[in-house]
Amino acid sequence: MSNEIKPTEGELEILQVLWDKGLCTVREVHEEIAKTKDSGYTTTLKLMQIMHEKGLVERNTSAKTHVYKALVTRKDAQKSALDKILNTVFTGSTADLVIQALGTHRASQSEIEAIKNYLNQFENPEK
Amino acid sequence: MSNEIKPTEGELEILQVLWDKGLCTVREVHEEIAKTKDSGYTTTLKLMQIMHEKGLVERNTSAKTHVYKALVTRKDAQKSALDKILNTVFTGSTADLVIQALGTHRASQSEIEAIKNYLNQFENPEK
DNA sequence: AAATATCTACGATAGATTTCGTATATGCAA
DNA sequence: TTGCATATACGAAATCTATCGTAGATATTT
Repeated sequence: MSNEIKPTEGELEILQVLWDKGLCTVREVHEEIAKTKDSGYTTTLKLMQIMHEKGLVERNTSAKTHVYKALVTRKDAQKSALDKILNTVFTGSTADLVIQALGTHRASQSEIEAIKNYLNQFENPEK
Repeated sequence: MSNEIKPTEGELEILQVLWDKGLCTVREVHEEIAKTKDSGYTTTLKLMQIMHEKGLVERNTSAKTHVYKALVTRKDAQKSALDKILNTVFTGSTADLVIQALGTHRASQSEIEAIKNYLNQFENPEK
C-alpha cells in the first residue's frame, strides 16, 4: 500500500489533457478545458502550479512559456480509482465490480471478446 | 441521466456502516468509524445531520436517541462511482476498466467463472 | 522605442467539507 | 430530587478546492 494518487476533480481534467496530448503549455491545456467549461486562464494556471507543488506534473521553465508534463500516468490514476471504489462501495469484490460495469455500460461485441480472451489466460493452464 | 449520487468522503464512510449494519444510532456509527480514524463524536453527529438534510439518510426521532437508515443504496453508489471513473480516467472504455480490475486485483477461479457465464449471455444470440 | 500581447506569480475570495465546542434537553442512578 | 451520563442542535473555526484580479516580467508588433 504505497502510493495514494488522489487528484481533485479539477486536477483530473488537466491530467486528461496532458495524457492525451503529452507535453503542453498552460494555454493549450486551458483551450482544451474551455471547450466544455468556462473558467479563466489564470484558474487553469493556478491549478497547474499547485499540481507542480504536489508533484503531479513536472515542467520545463527554460523558456518564458513553461511546458508541462504529467508525472502520474493514466494507469496509476486508474489503479488508484479502482482501489478506492473497490474498498468503499464494492466491499472488495472485484467480481461485483466487473459485473456491475458490464451490466450498466454495455460493452461492444469486440470488447466482450477481448475480455473473454483475457479471462481465458486463467483457464486451468495445466490440465 | 437522472440521479447524481455524490456523497463526500466522510459521508461515504458513514454510509458504509449503515449499509453493513442497517439501522444505526449515531453512537454506533461513530464507534465503528473511530476504529480506523479518530475524530469526535459530534463530528459524526454533524455529518449525519447534514446527510439527513441532503436526503441521503432518514431517521426515526421518536425516541431520544435517533435511529438512522441509509436512503441511498449501495448499488446506487456503485453505479455512480463506476460512471464517474469511467468518464474520467477510463475514457469511457468499459473493457479497459474490466481488464484493469481483473489484472490488479486477481479474482478467484469461481469469480472468473461467474464473469464468463455472465459474458456468455451476450454471445451472438441469433446465429 | 513605445505600445500591445502574453506569460508567470501571488494574494484574496467564495464555497464546500470536516471538525469541534458549547448550550440545552432528556433519561438514569444514588 | 439532585447530579451524572448521554443526546441533539447549532454556531464557528479550520481546511481544501476552485476561481479570479492584479502586478510584474518578457516577448512581439508597429
